[in-house]
Amino acid sequence: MITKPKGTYDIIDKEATKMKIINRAIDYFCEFYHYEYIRTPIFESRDLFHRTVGEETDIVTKETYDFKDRSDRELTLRPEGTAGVVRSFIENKMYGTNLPKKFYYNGTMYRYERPGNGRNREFTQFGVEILGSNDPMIDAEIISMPYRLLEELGFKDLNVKINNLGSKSDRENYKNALKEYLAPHLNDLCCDCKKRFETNPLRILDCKVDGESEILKNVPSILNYQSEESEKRFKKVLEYLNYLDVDYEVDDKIVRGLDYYDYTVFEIVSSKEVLGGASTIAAGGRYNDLVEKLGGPSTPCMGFACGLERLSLAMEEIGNYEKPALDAYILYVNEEEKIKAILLAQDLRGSGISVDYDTTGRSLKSQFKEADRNKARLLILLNSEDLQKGLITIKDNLTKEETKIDENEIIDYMISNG
RNA sequence: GCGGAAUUGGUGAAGUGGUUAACACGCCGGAUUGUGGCUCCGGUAUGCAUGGGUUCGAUCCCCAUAUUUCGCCCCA
Repeated sequence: MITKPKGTYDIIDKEATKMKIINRAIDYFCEFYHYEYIRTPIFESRDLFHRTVGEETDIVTKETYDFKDRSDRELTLRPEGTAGVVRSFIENKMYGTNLPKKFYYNGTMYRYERPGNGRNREFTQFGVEILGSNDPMIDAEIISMPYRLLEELGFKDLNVKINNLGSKSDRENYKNALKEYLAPHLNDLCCDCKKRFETNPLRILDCKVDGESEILKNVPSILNYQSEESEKRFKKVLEYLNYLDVDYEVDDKIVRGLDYYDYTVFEIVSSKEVLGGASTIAAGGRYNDLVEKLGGPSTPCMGFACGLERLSLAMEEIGNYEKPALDAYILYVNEEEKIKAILLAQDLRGSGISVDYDTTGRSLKSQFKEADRNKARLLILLNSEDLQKGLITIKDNLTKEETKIDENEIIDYMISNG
């Protein structure tokens, strides 16, 4: 038997229903927030991700799906959504249009990592990118939007953690201060942190091993190394979040894994038990230097991404997601009735009425059962004798009342009783 | 990438080194010869993840592989 590749999964049954609900909520929300839908390629040139996500990051060094096509082009399956949107922004010269551009995407991402609960190699992210505005209001909106969307989907235990990474030079100042502080304690840190000390000292902040140690508890805060301008900006973001009634918590240990972030970064976490170690449902931040780094004009941007599988997983505890009910189920026994059934079904479906019928030769009794399983509101009973007279029996599956009506009036009847 | 655990029909699962692999749900059929959802009766895994090995004999023991899962790492 051929099985699915490791880390992939099929979206079926209840899962499919939930995904449909989630996707509809996303489209609905984004429409009202006035975000444009954008779809970029699932694979891009390898360089794009290496330059955007960061040459030193784990995502790029050990998690990308890299391959060569038949013409030896170096390609990579996208591990995240921002790079493609930024590339498209520059390539299509959208910086020449009315800014800001507000985009949302929703698609599969690929990371070669150890699969587990809420972690897959092929997974789905929905995200928003706003390109061309440095207004702190954008930061607040990028945080409040997923927050409200998640609330709408039933989450009541959300926690927003927010931090300010500041400008490049702010971060350089902080990095130096951090290294200065950590240097005498270097031997007390875990192996990974010793490596990070040189490669990416900021990441030491959210290390799980050393996180609880005294050394890290007294570490200097990045918030104390911000320029006046950066600090002012961050205060403004928080102020707007207050107005928007978003429940947040400033956490100076939040550092994101992608290199392109600066200024505001945030994570939205849920404490749902089913999530286990995958409690971060949405996360994002500002990336004011990325467009320029990729060859476009300097353009301040902000975005977030939200993992749909994790969202779906957490929704398990929130509500009951059943297949939508069927408007009508047609029951028939012989060939003459069957032909009538398929014609009738076609007409009703064309009139916006959801209809189904048996195609496995089930007994009449089983057809009744099948109708119940599908939660059909109306049963259409085809009977050769009645058909000769142009009549069709309709039975209300709730009241059990039966009505015989003229077959020409059935669509009107269904519409007025549906 | 490292360490632990798991893997029995459509589903939830019992079980044992030795003839026909419990039970429940579901599904199909019948009682009810074209009006059901209750009840009763019957059917429903030639197979216990895959490949090797040990054995007279393995679903059960051993090894490998795959997948899932938990923790680490990382992240959505």
